[in-house]
Amino acid sequence: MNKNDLRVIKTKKTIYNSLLLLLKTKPLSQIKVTELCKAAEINRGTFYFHYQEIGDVLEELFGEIMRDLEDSYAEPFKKGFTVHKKNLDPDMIKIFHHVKKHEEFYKIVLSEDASMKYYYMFYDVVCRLNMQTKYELAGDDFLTAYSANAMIGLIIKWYRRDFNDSVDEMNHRLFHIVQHSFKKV
Amino acid sequence: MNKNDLRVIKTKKTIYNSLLLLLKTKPLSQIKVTELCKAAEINRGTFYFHYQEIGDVLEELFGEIMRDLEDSYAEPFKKGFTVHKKNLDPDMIKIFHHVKKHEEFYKIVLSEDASMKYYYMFYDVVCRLNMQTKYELAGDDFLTAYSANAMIGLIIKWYRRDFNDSVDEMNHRLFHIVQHSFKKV
DNA sequence: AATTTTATTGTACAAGTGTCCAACAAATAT
DNA sequence: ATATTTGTTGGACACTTGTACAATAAAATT
Repeated sequence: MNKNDLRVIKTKKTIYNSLLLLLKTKPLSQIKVTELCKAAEINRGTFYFHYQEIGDVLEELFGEIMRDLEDSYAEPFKKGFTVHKKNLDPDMIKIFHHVKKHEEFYKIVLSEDASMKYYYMFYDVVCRLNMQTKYELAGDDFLTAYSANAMIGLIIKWYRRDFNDSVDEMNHRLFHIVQHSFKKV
Repeated sequence: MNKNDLRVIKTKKTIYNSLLLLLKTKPLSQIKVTELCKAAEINRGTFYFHYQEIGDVLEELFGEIMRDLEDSYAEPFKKGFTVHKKNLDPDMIKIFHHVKKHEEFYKIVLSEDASMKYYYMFYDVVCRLNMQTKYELAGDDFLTAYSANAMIGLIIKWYRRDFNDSVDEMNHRLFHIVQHSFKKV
């Protein structure tokens, strides 16, 4: 299977689009392969030529999102977004921006009926970025896991409030928490 | 459906046993209803009379585990386990004990192909226990989410090392992390 | 002990799954 | 332009799914 073949590109594109459309109407677990193929106007055999199950399509799509997250850390911090409060960590702010930008995706991937697979994809990227960014984590796998998942804990809470909080509010919450944990010794 | 009916009790028991047996041979996602029913020697219709899908059985079982976790916090700390290092939080130690005790279960529930449903069950209990135990979290949902998920981050790391660390080691790691975060201001 | 209630069974059905293969069509390579 | 490669199609297959219903057996109730 050559992913540069025009036929493959076209087929995958229509699968992506159709899946995203279906996901607006029902949860991932309720979408049938037959249904997706009918929507995408492709043969069922073609689907199985590329994927094993519908989750694999989402995995591919979410992989793109993960790449976007890593890219956002590679770039210098966007000038458009100014950090109002001093001591706010611009590295942490990036992730809130990213999640808000892909809100619809995270609603799918963090839903109760999603697979842990996507959580681990996210978790692994956050771990890696944290490790690269914060020198004090270097080498300590457990400390990295601890702090990365703490961050995701905030995002889970955010998700459960349907992302009804601005990026700025999330930033300040994080700032408050970090301050808080330092204050009480 | 009367859960006290002897027939129901017996049926569910054999379903539990058969599922746990099958889970030793293959991941949850690969177990078919037909297969489980054949193993449990019950009619497929009987299964659907009690559950919608195989995941519901695991949810019921994991619910028991969650009750055990909550119970372990209700009890006074077991005398058999002595806290060697001073400043080690006995409340935190309880959770490591609990996870180690139900190691096989957590291996299933934290696996890549498991559903986020179980993660949230765990997350919710850890949040609640944290909130009840640590007065400084009271009221602050985000701080609770942050610290509960951080804890789970450690457990995920532990899981990924196949739980090849003693409860004591995990305790000391947590102690080290908390110290660490206080040190650098 | 007799009666009522209800969980379980067996069967049937439409629909979805996962796989296979020959025929086709649309891409790439010569 | 022609030849070759290969992704796509449609049909077929055994199997699983989810649901429905009447008959049965094993509980609970009186």
